[in-house]
Amino acid sequence: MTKAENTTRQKIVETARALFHEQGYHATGMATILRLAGVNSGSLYHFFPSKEALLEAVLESYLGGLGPMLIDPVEAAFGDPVERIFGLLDQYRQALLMTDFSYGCPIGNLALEMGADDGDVARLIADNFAAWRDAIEGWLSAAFSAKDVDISGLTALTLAVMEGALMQARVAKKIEPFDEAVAQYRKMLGT
Amino acid sequence: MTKAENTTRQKIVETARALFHEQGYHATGMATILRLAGVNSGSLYHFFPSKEALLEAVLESYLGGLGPMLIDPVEAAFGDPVERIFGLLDQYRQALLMTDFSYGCPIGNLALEMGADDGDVARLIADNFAAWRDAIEGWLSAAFSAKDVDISGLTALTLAVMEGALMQARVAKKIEPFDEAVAQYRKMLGT
DNA sequence: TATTGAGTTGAATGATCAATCAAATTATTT
DNA sequence: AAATAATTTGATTGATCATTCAACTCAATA
Repeated sequence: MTKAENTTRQKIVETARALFHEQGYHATGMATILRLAGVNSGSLYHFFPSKEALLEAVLESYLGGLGPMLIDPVEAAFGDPVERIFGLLDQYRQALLMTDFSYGCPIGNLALEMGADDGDVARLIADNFAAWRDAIEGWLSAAFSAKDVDISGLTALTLAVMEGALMQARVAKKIEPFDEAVAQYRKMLGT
Repeated sequence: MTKAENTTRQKIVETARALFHEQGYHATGMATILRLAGVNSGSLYHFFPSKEALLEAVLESYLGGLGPMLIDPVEAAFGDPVERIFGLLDQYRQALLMTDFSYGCPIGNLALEMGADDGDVARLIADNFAAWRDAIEGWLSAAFSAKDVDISGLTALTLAVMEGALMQARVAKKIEPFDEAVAQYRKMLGT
């Protein structure tokens, strides 16, 4: 499935993904998506019945891109599972610095903005989180399965550090909270 | 300052606070605020020049309420500084369970939804986070200042666990990720 | 080449958005 | 009681919202 996608559809999803990430879902108007994608409204609604359906496509593209875009590169760069976790954290760190602290986790942003939601969107956000969980849990298992460690709990804590550290740095517009939280997390893993 | 506030103004701020929390800022229309507050638009705009100004008032009310509504009760209930932290976490836990996992941190929600923002709103969100930081840092200092601990880093990690654990439980619609993350955090504090 | 259907055009729709304002009312001060 | 100020009324505004649709183009197939 999802082989050699239509180019107009792709353009729409990628434009929407960028705008939803930068501005949020509600703050992004269809007119802006259409203008930046260089597409007419009829074309968009030929592929997507609604704005919400477009958001669902964006969330599916995040889900599909998680492996090839994030997990795989990190696994290629680092052999040690623990280093892989910090490699992922460093990706966030770089994104924060490069965007002057405007970068946020796309899934985390949508999760909190769409918190009220209860339909396909909520399910897709949960699916995305679950995929992240699985990747991190796999690494932690590889590193600590022999020892007496609660892998599931450590995974939850790891995700919490990622999202929470990112949020703090973004709000404070400085990298220190992120670095400090990660340093503490690293120390904890060491013991 | 802020002595014996006008009742109409209060009603508006409290209604807006509830709606912004439940639905988010952009998803909440002024018409809904007006209807639920039982107030006419002219009255609202007599007190607040814009929707954004109303959000600023809401954020100021969060800032003012942090001590009396959250910190003080927890400090009254628990003497031990570490227990106070877990008392605060338990407040979140109860809120999650009572709302069927729809409860989110009001400040965290707004922080991620308004991430693009760069004006007074962003400053007020940062002020709120700073106030939370100060409270937690005070407790951690009382507990660990003697020992060789990075209090600032531990504070950042604590906040990250709060926000990150809440986010995960909300998305997964189950308490386990929250409990697991907190359990790991507790174990870490013990060592 | 005729037919079919996927894709595109872009103006138009009604709903909802935040915000306005002159007039009326109520509260405060003189 | 008169004058002034603060607050409230609520219809109305223009902008923007997501969405629709009939007409059109173009590529694939028969």
